[in-house]
Amino acid sequence: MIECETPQDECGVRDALDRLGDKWSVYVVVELSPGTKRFKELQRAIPGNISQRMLTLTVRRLERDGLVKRTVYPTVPPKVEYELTELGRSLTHLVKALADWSIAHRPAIAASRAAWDAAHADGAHADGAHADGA
Amino acid sequence: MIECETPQDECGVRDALDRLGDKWSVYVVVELSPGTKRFKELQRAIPGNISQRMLTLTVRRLERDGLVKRTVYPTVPPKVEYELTELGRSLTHLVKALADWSIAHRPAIAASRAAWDAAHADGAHADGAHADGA
DNA sequence: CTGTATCCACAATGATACTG
DNA sequence: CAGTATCATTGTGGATACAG
Repeated sequence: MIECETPQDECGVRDALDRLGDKWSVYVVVELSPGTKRFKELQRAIPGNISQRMLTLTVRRLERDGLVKRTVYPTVPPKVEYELTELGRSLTHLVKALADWSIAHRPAIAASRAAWDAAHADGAHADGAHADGA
Repeated sequence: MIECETPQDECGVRDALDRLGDKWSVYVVVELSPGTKRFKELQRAIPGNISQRMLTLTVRRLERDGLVKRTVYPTVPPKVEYELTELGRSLTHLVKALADWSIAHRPAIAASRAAWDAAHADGAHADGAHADGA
């Protein structure tokens, strides 16, 4: 059961979601969980072709929040390494739980979607009515 | 440590995030976790003044995914009740874990942000985070 | 009361070019 | 290689009017 002592303050759930709800933050955490990676490595590792701009923004935000540590080697050419902090690693646990849930229930969700789409096919005015790809 | 067997397929984390990453889905799950609620009740219960449009869209998506059950009473005036399904309740645990993490580490994150902002306010960066320049 | 359809504002993302 | 700046595009959310 979820308790909200301060509904006006959005009870803390929003906090975590805002931090992970963007398109790439989770992937950065995931790809950094095995260990340190350089900027370019991170970019290549993340699925979906993240742009330099978005990787920079995402990684900066995570650094600001203390989830990621950024180490600059003032060499030529430049070399920057990223790694999870303690805080970041504590999140990894949670992200994994989320992934596990998603994987475990994906079939059920796919079935539900298919059923919903079938039941609403006659009206045909709902939003994204597409079959899943799982 | 998070394993991704199919990096190209976005390894399942994206799935869960896409489902909860929008602005309101989590709140619907939270407010429904104590029990059944009507449309208007849900709208009033959710912090942040969700519009009819967004509540409808959010609730429809959750229904399609099988997280929420929608019951229509063909009366006048209409009455529609929403409740979590088994699947939805299984998510509740996860959402709570997320909230707990957020609450537990909020001070640390706030401190990190303050430090980051201070270090980047004037353009100067007295970061001790660097290695040798070899 | 519940829900749909339109129009509009803004934030997030992506593509590209340029700099150190 | 790493990062910034700019511009175009998209998606998401909000306000409102209308319908069952």
